[in-house]
Amino acid sequence: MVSTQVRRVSAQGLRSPKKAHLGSTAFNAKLFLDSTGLGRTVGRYAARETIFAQGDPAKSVIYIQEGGVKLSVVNEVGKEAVVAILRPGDFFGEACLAGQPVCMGTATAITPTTVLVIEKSEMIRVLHGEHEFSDRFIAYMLERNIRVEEDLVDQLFNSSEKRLARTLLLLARYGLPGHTQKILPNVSQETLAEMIGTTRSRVNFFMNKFRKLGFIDYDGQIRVNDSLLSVVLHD
Amino acid sequence: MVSTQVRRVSAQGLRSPKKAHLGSTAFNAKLFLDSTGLGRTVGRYAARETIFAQGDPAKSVIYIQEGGVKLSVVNEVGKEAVVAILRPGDFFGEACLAGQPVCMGTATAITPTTVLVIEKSEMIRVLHGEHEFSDRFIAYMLERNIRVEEDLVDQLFNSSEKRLARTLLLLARYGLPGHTQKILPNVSQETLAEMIGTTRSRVNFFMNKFRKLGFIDYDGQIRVNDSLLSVVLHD
DNA sequence: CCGGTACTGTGCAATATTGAACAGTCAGGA
DNA sequence: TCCTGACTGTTCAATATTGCACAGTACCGG
Repeated sequence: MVSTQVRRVSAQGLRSPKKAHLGSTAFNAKLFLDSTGLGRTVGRYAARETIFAQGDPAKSVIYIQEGGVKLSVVNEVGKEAVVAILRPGDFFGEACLAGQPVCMGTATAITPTTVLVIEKSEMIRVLHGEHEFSDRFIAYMLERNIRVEEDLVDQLFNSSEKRLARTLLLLARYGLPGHTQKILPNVSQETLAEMIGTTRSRVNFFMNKFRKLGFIDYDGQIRVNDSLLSVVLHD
Repeated sequence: MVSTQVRRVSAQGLRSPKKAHLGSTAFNAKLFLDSTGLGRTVGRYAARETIFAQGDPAKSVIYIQEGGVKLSVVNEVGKEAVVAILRPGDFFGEACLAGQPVCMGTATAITPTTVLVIEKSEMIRVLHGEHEFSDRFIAYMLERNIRVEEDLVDQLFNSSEKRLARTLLLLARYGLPGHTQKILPNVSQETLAEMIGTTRSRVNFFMNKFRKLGFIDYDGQIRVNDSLLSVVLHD
């Protein structure tokens, strides 16, 4: 009995997608948001372009239509921590809804990205007016929360080696199925280090180790083999 | 300009309470929840008693009326990580709303605790039927999310010494104002270690260091001096 | 072709952290 | 009163991690 619990936990964050009970998160929020109207604008960003910066006034929720976005926070000594990598269908900047006056982090496009910028007041209006949208948004927030809690637990428990393995697998999930899966090429070892809270040299060390063991392969693009799971699962 | 951003960030999680724009989280959810009806029951737990355990089927959202609750996750090797310490007015178990079939963690009362257990279906019904409740719940989830993200960033950036200082200050916020504030007495060094992801001996080491420096004082009850902030803020 | 801008690949000494052990305290229950 | 359980105080050697530094590569724009 204990062992089944254990198995469940050690695979945390690696479960297959499950259906949400307040509605699937894969719905198209665009339907509710992009009919022409006040308080909604489209933004386009090139790779590496900043969507908003830490300290900017927080006044809009942003919905990703296409591309990818990195959410990060910068330290007093310039060290960067990556809080999340987001993709189409994800929201960010939603903290302003809770009254957060300024952005606590920086959002950067990692590939060419199209977003919908929804002003706070408009977002609240839609949340109030559209039941279905409100449900989906709650479901989305709940899942984000679960994901961040898993990341936190991962940090509390695991060595940087395991954290790297888990992060790679998580990123690989976005790739197409197959035995060796593609992972977005725009993740540098530096960024990986910032995601798992260690140094680039450590990431480099483990990446080479994983490669030697045949768990991953890379040459600009990183390919993750399912066997990498053994690193996460092992004692 | 950079320096003001920096200051803001280094004090993350230590800001004063701010008013939420979807409504204050300090509202009394009880008003919406405890009128007699199906799907709602009251639960009472003694200190250290388990409210639900990791692996249990997840089918209710729980609202704390009185007391305090520790949310934790256990490792494959029995190591424990504390995800959150919750208090009256907080919800937990809400992940079931997103379709999570089993509890990913264990909820334990840390003091005698009274909770309202709301079945998932009932919770969804209230969320749908009561606009105000739905708003407040969204606001609550947004703030929980902000808090967990801050904890994650803290882990990514800071040494265990700083994390301990921050955690103590955060817990101290629950005490009454004054120059030396009380912190809930039921937090052992062991629990602190599980919250910041280190070992008890490390916590013990820093606690003694902080005491020698006059930042804290303890003898069963921990008293935190505002000067402890210098540990968190210092480069 | 050149310089600049990312990156990766290494190595290494200085530190920080772990894990485990053992003694001591304190409170409550039998 | 004695026991037990839940804590704190303190070591210490084995490891893991950090923070550099420097070389090498690949791509881009002028």
